[in-house]
Amino acid sequence: MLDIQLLRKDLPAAIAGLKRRGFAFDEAAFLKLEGERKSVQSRTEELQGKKNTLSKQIGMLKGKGEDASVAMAESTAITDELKANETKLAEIQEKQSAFLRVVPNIPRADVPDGKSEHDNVEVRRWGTPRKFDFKPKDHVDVGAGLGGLDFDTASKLAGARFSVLKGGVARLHRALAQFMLDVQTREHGYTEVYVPYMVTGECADGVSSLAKFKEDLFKIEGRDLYLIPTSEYPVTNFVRDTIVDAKDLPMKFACHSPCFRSEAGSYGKDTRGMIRQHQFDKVELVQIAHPDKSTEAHEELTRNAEAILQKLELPYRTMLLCTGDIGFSSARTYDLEVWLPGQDAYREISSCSNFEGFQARRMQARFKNEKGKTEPVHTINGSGLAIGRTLVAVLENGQNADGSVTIPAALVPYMDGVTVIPAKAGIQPSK
RNA sequence: GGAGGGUUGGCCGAGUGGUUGAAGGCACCGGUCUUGAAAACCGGCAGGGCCGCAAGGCUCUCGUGAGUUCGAAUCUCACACCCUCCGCCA
Repeated sequence: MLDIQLLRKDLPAAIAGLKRRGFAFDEAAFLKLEGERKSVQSRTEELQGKKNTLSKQIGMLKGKGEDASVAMAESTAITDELKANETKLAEIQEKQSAFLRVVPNIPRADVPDGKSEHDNVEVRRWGTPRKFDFKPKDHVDVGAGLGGLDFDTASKLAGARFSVLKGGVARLHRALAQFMLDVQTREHGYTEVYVPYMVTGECADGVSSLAKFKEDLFKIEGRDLYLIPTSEYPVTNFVRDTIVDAKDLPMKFACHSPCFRSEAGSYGKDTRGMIRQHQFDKVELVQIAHPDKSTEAHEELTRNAEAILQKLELPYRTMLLCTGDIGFSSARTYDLEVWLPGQDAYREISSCSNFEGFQARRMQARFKNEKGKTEPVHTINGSGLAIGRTLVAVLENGQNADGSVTIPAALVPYMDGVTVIPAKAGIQPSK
């Protein structure tokens, strides 16, 4: 949620900022609500004050055993008007809150203008895509060749956009999760956490807009619970409704969890393979930071995610998302894109965002600043990394002419010393 | 599934329908004392909203929502969550 003070103080600037990301802020509606709110609120509080004064008087009079009927009559007289005003005020505040909660964050000034992903800016690139002396296959064929990727069984079990992993590939999947968690906790100072894979609607609305994006989530029937689309949902909500000690900042958490996404609206997109699934695993990095340190924290977290790609020797590039491609809650986002030889393209494998105070205001997550005042914390998160896509990258980048896959050295200890997953005899790649 | 207990400020915990946003303690901050620290003592210290340049003022909030009342942390009802015991299951 945007800071309403900002809207009151400098509405044109906020509108201009939102316009950069293609959001048309309804200024007239906002001003109308604000005007109504002001007058109704002040009248309500005036009446409440009157009532309080009278009640105190009555208390005093009764305490002394005197007659209080005049004050009591006076108090009764304003009851109806008070109630009417209180009801009206609650309605207005409800409307205002609903209005504000679907307004996205304002991109920071240093976010490049743009309409779509094509306008994102490459800020750095690491590694050189390998030259193959044969035509590299995509992960679906590589996985089939290993006898380790089975989409037919998956669809029998749960339909499209699921996968079944077997043998060395399943093991590789597990190894990746362990490896990522170990790097983030041992080398980068994150605390490992395990969390519920469902959260309440309130928590979901704390990190994003439930009203806007609930079609993207799987909901538990008959209950106010949603399967998490990323562990950002539970982990960021650790600090919801709390005032954290400034000296406990930054808080750094790493969480391995499955992620569930309905992928509504992406029909026909990435239908082949395990690039876009209803269920995938991810190691998520979350930082709760002091506002003065959040830019730094965002850079650090992005580097922490990049470290995984480097250790796995996977070429990637870091993109600064443009205003048109940035997520609802984000003020600034880097995407990491890994090189996939099977697609001959860089594909997103991590998204690292600084939400500044946007989520914190939705969640009421605060700390006491130097002046002793409460202030929203800043929240930062990013994938470190998406495990399914990392698996895809390892299979495609590590494939050999004979159909086997070479395991990156950093992963070998996690594979019980296995350096190569051999091709399974007799299994033919799909056409 | 059955029975019972609970939900109060950063934390613990008291609370009679009436000047209670709420005793007391802990934690925290400031001060006195001390060579320094500790202890002791003194003082400060909830959050949200609104108005105000500020100082400050007003208002709301004792799980949530409704109700009774001139007035509710306190009474009534509904709901949520937590805990204990029994049963069942991993």
